Amino acid sequence: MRDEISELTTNRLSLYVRFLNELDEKGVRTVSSTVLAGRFGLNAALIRKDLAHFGDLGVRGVGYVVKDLRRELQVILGLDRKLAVAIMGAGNLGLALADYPGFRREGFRIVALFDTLREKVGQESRSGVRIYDIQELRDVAGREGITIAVIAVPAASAQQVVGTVIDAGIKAVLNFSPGALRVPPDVKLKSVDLTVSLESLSFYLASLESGARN
Amino acid sequence: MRDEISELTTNRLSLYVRFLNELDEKGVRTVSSTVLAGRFGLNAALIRKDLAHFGDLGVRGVGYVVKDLRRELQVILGLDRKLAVAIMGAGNLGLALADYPGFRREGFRIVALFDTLREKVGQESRSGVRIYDIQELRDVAGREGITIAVIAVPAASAQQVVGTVIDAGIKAVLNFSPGALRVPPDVKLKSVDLTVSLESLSFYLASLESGARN
DNA sequence: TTTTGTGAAACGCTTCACAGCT
DNA sequence: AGCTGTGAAGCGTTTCACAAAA
Repeated sequence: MRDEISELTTNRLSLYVRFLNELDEKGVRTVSSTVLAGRFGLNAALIRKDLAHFGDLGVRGVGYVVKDLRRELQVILGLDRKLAVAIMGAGNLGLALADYPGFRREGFRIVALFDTLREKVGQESRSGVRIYDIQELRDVAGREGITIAVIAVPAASAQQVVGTVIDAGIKAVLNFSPGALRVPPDVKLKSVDLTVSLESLSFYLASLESGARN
Repeated sequence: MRDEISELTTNRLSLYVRFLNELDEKGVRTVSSTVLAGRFGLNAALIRKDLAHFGDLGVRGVGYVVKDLRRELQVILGLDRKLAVAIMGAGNLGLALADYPGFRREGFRIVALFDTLREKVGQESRSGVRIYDIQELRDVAGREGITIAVIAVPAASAQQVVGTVIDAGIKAVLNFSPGALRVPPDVKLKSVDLTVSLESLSFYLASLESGARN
């Protein structure tokens, strides 16, 4: 088996794919690690290392063939199969994520929203994603082949909802609720903590001021 | 001036503050690095190092005094001043972020939304955040003391909107649009790339399968 | 000549282990 | 006795620098 790829690397691979899509649309044939590096403010050697994990994808003296590299990375990232995604929580955030055009554009299918509120169940998001009762998760997940769940419920119920998700056999979770969720080792959890992000900016502003004093 | 604090450290400080708030509400007086470490699945020495950047905040043999540490970290993170935040883009995501309860709870004031669409300008989000024309940013920012902008506009207009934000004198930007934004060195940009997050889960699922083959 | 792929060096973050307070 | 603060070791990531290939 291929050796372990770090999350830092896979995050960058996503960026490379997006740029390669652009280049391909423009009809660009090949691209060098230097050009990629310039685009993202990274070191060219880092990009070559990222790509070299997956074999000799480049051609010495030429660079990388855009179409080939793009295809290769799509397969590596699993973007060749249109994964089905469920969104847990049909509040403001859940509804916004369900209709977020970026997800569809990159090849994900948002197939369902789940909530507990009776008046929401049966409704649809603006773009037509249906809201189900959270009890139905297992059934809908099986029927639609859902493999990724997004957690967009209040912090207080997040851990319980994750439990339901795991019981439904889903192995990949993107969490937007604050605070640490516990998941078994075979489940991949990725958390986006909106408050932590804002507070990191707050820290920057605060240190501007205290830094200016000395 | 104090030496440079890494972003990894400041992100953890946010988590510590949240937990200290909980402890304080429960009337807990002191807390050790071991307890903090257990809560977040971190090493106790790491927590002591994080805190030691800011002076001798603990008491040997005792731990950290909850109230004092909480106050100290709030000042360090600039959470003692209720920063005013503008949200650029009154689409699904912008409106959801404007009403996101976590921001208010941690002491931020979402004071305005900005958009270019005539029919949106003058309206309000559900929780009553007013939508202004983006032309008005400079005025409103001055009046309300806005120091942080959140970018929730489509990728195509993101770079231009960031330009407007910078022209209005705002020095801290939280970006939700995909793709790299260029900002001058005195502006702090933090990006949350929703697609990259989902694709990192997709990669995990893809490697489960290819890993299972060997 | 150009540009990749890659050991070796450099760097940064985390963990270890223990001296030093209370 | 208990727990912090911290130098040193360990580890993972990035950058350097160059041999190898087209």
